[in-house]
Amino acid sequence: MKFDKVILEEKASILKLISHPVRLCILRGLSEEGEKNVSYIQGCLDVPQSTLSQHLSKLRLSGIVHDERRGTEVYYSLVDEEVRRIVNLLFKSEEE
Amino acid sequence: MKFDKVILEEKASILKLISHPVRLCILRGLSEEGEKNVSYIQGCLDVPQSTLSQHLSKLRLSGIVHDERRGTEVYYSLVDEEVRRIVNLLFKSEEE
DNA sequence: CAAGTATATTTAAATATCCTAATATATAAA
DNA sequence: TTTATATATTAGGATATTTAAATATACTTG
Repeated sequence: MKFDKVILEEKASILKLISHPVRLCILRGLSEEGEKNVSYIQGCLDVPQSTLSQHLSKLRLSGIVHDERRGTEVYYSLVDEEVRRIVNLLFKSEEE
Repeated sequence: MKFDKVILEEKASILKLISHPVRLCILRGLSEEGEKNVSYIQGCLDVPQSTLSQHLSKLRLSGIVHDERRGTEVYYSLVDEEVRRIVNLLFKSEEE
């Protein structure tokens, strides 16, 4: 295959994007409970606002999440279905 | 939860370990075709021997793969079932 | 044991990631 | 239009990851 390298790099870069505890926590929340605004997410996370915003920015720029402003708040939702499947695999129906 | 942070860190570190094109390629091969020795893997990969060995070492030290020496060769196999599921999710039954 | 093959480890440099503090922007309300 | 609230961006240093080259180890065979 000639495209194989590209595919491997794409898949790896998706995994890399989600392989951070804060981003994983964001994604798990969005997958389980649907869209949330930044303040709500921040309430669960105990990281500085700027740090959180940078993580959200990374997810947004890569197209994993979608953002929508409503007034002064910005709501995020998970739109990448492959990422959703990975996150669910990690956190749902595991040894309970 | 008090353990939640730890769990998030564990899951993130698993993802981090597999989020590299070379390691992903190794894992995909081991998942699809079972155990393989280093030379065989190297034949698929076009990376220097030392680089490959370092990636294998990372996977081995984290317990994702198991290694077994037979004579001068070392055979690797995928033993982490959660990782296997993620790899399969990424590469099997995707839009064909 | 000498030489060859297969694989692992060490080291150093290049690059990427992460975090914090400071600053900027957008909207709402007074 | 000033002030407050919510969120984003920039700049930087600290830390981690990746790679290649060189060297080391383990096993096999003559």
